[in-house]
Amino acid sequence: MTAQQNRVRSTTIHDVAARARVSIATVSLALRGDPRCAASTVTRVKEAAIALHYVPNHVARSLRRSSTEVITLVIPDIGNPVYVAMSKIIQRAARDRGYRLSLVSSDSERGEELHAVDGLARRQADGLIICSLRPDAPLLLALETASASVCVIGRVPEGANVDNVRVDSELGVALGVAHFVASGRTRIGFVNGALGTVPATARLEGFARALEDHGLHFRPSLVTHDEFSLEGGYAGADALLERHPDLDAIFCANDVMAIGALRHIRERGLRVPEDIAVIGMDDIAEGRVCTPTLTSVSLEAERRGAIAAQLLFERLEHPDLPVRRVTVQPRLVIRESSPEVVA
Amino acid sequence: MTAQQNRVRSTTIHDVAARARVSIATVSLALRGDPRCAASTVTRVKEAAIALHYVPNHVARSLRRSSTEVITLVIPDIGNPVYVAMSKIIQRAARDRGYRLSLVSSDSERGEELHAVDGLARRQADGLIICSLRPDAPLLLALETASASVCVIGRVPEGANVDNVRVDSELGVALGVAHFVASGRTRIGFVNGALGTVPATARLEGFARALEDHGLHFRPSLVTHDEFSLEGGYAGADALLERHPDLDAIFCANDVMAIGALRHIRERGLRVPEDIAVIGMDDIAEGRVCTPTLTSVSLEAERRGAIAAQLLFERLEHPDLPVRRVTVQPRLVIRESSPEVVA
DNA sequence: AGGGTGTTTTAAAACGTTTTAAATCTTGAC
DNA sequence: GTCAAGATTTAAAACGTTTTAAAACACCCT
Repeated sequence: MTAQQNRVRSTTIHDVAARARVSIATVSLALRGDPRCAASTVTRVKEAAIALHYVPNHVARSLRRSSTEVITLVIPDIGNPVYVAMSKIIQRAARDRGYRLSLVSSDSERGEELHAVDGLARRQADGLIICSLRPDAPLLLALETASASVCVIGRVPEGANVDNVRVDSELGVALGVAHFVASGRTRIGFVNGALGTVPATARLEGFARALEDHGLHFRPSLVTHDEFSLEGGYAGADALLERHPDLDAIFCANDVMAIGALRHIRERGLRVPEDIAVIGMDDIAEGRVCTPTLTSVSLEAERRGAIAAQLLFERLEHPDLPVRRVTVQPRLVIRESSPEVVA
Repeated sequence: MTAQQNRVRSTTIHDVAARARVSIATVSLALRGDPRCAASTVTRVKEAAIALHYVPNHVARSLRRSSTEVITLVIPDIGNPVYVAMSKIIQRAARDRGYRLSLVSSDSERGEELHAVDGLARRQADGLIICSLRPDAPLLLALETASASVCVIGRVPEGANVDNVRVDSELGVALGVAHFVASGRTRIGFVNGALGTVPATARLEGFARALEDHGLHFRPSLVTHDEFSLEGGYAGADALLERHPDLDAIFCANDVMAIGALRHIRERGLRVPEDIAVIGMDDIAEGRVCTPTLTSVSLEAERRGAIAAQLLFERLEHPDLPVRRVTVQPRLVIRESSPEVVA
């Protein structure tokens, strides 16, 4: 059982050139199948490369070409299945175009996000897709002045100078509330995500407006704010039901929170959907298998991911394109936690 | 709304040198706080760097130093919370040492795994931690002859020439079976993972032996094999209960499968744990909040991740260390799906 | 033999750093 | 003033590629 291979000067293009009795320029051309290279030399060079186990140094190539063929994706929380689904789509899109994906879970740490943006200036990646819960001024400034292509998933202020794909989440909340009302529920609470995040703000706005639209009175006490997590949903439902034990419906700002809320409701001895109907947002796979299965407003995460990738690669090819903004429509998926039947 | 910033030659160390009226060597030294540099020049250089928004080109630095300060982590499935937990630990360990983590979800595609290993030869990363379900001969060969530090999480053949951290999963299965038996269950089935994977093989081995140890008869029909996924667990439980409707306990090869199995059992109209007790493996967070909460054999994923990082960084510093192997002990966590009470 | 035309090959520059060894400055002692 | 010893700065090489412009070669035609 010996030690692993020693750190030894690895074989370079020069070694291959020497063995094939040819210049390094020729090796470079031959290995990349340049048509200017004679067929006979190509095979000779390739043989030499194989014999020497030559692998091109990607760092050197990146330096020379000033392109890394890597793109970075920053998501808020790798523990949330909706971002995992989004990542998978983007990873595939990247691979199809010959790029590698570098995935960063910011866990809502500002530093991580900014560091990823700096990565562009450091030339560690050719482009960046970022999904941030709090795209505040410093981050936006960094994104707008970034030295390479950027695409933001999620809402950015009007006039922000970056490509952007967003979803009409106010409408999403409205779909859910309308469904509650249609099935006879009118005492509706809202378990919202962390105060101060952009999605939570939009969803709250949508919730208040949706209530009013149905002639229901909106009060702040109908809303709780907590982390966009299982625990956050659990705690939010608890707080809400302490204040309003008579609720017959709860809307949650995402599915992960909704699953936490389901759990709390059950622990309280209440039944879903008989006593309380529940709707989440994101339509994650887990919602299709929890008990009861979860009604959810799909925010089309995969589609947003695919579009973001599309926008990013277009900009990579044409850096001078005007800034673009795409908005996706949400979609209600009804399952057991909020049946259609009118009570 | 104008186009994003044009691709323009970015500012380099030469620009800073010119502005600070000093050589590029001095800039390099000054910015990295080399003590040979006079304090006055350091401030002058730093001012110039800030004024010009200078950011060092990490690719050039990597080329020169032949070290990227990146490590790669390959996991089988980013959709499985246990690997997410593992990733987070390793990401933190990397960051604490000034390294970035490049996360790859192989989704059990051989190509992805090999490509990550090649990344070492291409000098895209300084080290690699890989968690593979099928560490077969070509992959192992690639790992053993890799041109940089490697650590494998999971079992590798005896005598394999790589650092390795593993868990005694046979013992893990035995803990679960013993618990079933102690609470009076003897008709025990096994929902196993994909046939041909190393973990599934080890767990099957452990299951058969554990049954025999308790005087129970092992038959192949007591076992189903399917993907290590929610759907796999669902289908596995279905197949198992078709064959043996009288089972009073099911052991699942991981928690994600166990949650799928729970769902199937419930859909069959059976109660957990009254009719059938269930145990999973991995002790993921979801198991603490599903219904019923899930008894599980913890395989100490976080700890294995931390140890793997430790081993990797040690080898990064001392490439000539002998090969090391660490084995972690599993631990049974009892929850609602298999109560202690004797029936 | 000379010249033109393609086809292949190559020398050399470039990418942006770090590092080494040497050059240049200071300073204080004589 | 000169010198030695530190302290500071710098020129140049190196890292391993790609790319450009020019050189070399081969071939055919007068």
